[in-house]
Amino acid sequence: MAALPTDRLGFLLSFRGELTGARIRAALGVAGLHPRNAMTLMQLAPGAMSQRDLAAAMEIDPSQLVAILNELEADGLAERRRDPADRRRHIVEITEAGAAALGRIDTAVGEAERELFGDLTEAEQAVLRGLLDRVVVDPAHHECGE
Amino acid sequence: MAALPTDRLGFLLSFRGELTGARIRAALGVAGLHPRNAMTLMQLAPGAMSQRDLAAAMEIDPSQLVAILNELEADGLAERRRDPADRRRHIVEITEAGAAALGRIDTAVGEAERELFGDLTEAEQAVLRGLLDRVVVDPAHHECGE
DNA sequence: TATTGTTATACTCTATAACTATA
DNA sequence: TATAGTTATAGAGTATAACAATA
Repeated sequence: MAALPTDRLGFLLSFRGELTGARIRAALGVAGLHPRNAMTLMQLAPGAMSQRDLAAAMEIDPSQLVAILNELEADGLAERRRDPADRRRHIVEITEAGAAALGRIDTAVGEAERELFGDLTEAEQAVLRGLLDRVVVDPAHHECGE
Repeated sequence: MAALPTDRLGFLLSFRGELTGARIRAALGVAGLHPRNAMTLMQLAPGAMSQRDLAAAMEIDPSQLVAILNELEADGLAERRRDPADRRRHIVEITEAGAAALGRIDTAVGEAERELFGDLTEAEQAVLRGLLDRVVVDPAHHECGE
């Protein structure tokens, strides 16, 4: 759904955010990656971590991560290996092919951003970033929170 | 999913947009309305229209509108009546209770916006609005488009 | 034959609980 | 007994096609 009262700043931000997300997801698709798989790779970029920590970092349920990692492993982009120190744990790591995919992701997202924000100067983009950073994030009012 | 590279303006806008949308949906829920039902009422605010035109305005498939209008009618917030000029058509109209609900929606959304944008001055909110308006909307790159 | 609204179906996403293997 | 990962199941949301009534 879309197309409504953009005279409301909240709706405007919500709709433009959704549009931007859709544009980025499309770019990731062109780069050959399912959006959530790409997000997972990005999260793994800094270094290996346990499956549980990865799920926590992505703010998703550990059970949802299973299918994602199955796909990434099937595509040779990431690998799971047992933690010798605690054999219940899986250490998740990016492969060489995964690092290459990260490069393609970066290029595709950069291209999408150039299209989305091409009408703004660098200075204006910085202002937009600064204002967005000051939109209040109040966990107490999250949709699923209590 | 959330929590990722907000050093990318595209991701920042996408995530803040999603958060804002979630906050608004929560407000609509408090006002007693399912988000899509509230959106439908808002779309109907200017005046009655046919079910088909309503679906087109909301950019959803006509078949999805059926359940929404069933709920709105069950709650007494909107009414369908046959168009005498073309008995295939349904004219959809807001009821008095629906107008009252619109008032509650407006209050709830206003409250949510005060929380979300409370750290920004009126002038800054205007700047944010102006910048968001210039983010490129390119239908050719829509997720589901060809 | 084309159009309006409706129903039915399937597919994705997500949320939850139960299960296993290790600790 | 508690924890990490997995599996299974159910629910919401959405997209598509087939259908009945009317034009």
